[in-house]
Amino acid sequence: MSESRPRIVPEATVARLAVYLRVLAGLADGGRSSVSSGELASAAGVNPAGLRKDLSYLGPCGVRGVGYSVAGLRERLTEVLGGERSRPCVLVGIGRLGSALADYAGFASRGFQFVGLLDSDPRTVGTEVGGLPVHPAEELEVVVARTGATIGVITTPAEVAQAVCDRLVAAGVRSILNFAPVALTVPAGVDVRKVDLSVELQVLAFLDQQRDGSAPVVTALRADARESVR
Amino acid sequence: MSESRPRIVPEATVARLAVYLRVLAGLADGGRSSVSSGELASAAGVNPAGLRKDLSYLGPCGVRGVGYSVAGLRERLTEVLGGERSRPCVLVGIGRLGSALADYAGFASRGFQFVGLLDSDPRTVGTEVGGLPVHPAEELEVVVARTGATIGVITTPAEVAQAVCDRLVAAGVRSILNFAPVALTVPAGVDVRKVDLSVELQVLAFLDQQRDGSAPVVTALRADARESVR
DNA sequence: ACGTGTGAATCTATTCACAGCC
DNA sequence: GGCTGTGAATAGATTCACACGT
Repeated sequence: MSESRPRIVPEATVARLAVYLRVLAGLADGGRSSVSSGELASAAGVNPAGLRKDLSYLGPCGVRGVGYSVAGLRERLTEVLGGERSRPCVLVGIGRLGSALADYAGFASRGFQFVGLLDSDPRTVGTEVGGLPVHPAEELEVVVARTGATIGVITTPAEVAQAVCDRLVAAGVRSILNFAPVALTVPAGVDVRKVDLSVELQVLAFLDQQRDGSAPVVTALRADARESVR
Repeated sequence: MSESRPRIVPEATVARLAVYLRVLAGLADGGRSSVSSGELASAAGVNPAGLRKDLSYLGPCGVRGVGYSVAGLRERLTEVLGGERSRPCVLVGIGRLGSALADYAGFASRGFQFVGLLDSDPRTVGTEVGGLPVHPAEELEVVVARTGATIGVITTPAEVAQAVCDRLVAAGVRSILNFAPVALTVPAGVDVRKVDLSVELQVLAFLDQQRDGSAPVVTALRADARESVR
């Protein structure tokens, strides 16, 4: 049961709402009861005006001349991001990166929850990571069916990523987060999001090189994934 | 010594150039000598016209009516992204995520190279990850000085990330990739890029929720980190 | 007076469509 | 004929500036 009028929230805003939620949790722990956009923005590493616009997509949730109620805003963001319940999520490929992600399930950030871990290495299968047992890769379909997972995370080697993806989709998963360095092909209606850690480093290396004096090519350096510099 | 005229390359383009480079490496291994923008684009998961525009920032590098030379384009991209040499890079926090990244150094994608690993856990110090020994955190300044690293990657817990960042900056690091879920404060002239894995999952969960029928808030679903759906 | 909420302006990025060359 | 290279058009995100409520 959500009340306020349904507006359109840009994807870039959704990502920042998750950050605001985390900052608010910290403020609440510190006993704070209200915040201004300026303070919240600086803690989140964004521009205050941008933060206010982000929040405005959820309808008015602050008090003019005063600021935002920490508890109230936190509740509103949780409602919007998490929905009523966390969405069940399976993770395929429990290597180092997969394990790191599984641990994130511990402080289960709102919105998702790992309900199944899968791996093809017999030495990993049967162990526990982040409080969950690792199942053999063959059981992928069974685990997805049993848990009703609609989200899948792929942290396998690149060679098997497409095959895993196909099986996830066939099993009913509709949203995929892909950490393998390949472009996945999926049928329409399935949403794939990609994170490429090595590319992040290469971009940073490129920008670093640019400033080192002898820059062969010049970049437009824009505030993209860049944080506040004060 | 780089020849062609220096243009301005948008950051979003730089990220994709790294992807093209990886795809080209695969094509070269497969014995291919030329590719069309359409084929390359589909393998990279982007729009063909966008790919051509990306490449156009480097000056003409294809042959009209024919396509791109795999070897030639690969060389050009390597030159632009990697500069002449890979940039030295230290990694602080050798937990699961840090180890996963250190392994990436193995197939050292062009542009960067890990030259120092640091951790504060005595059980981790002294071990080897990805072929490199892990040094105690106290030696951070020494390692940065000795290796001449200008890039630092932070994969520590959030609580210590700002302190590590301050030490990196003081030691001379000018570009930082931050995986800790906090907004880092740095002096002007230092570039911080942030990757927040938990936020990626929360965004995916939100989008997934949107399509599940009862959507409390509607999103503008745009082609951002989304891959090709064919 | 203070700080939110938001239209307008700006800047960036993506997509289209076609001219130009092989 | 086919495919690159690119200006023009479109869409998206960020920032500004100020009106509005308390």
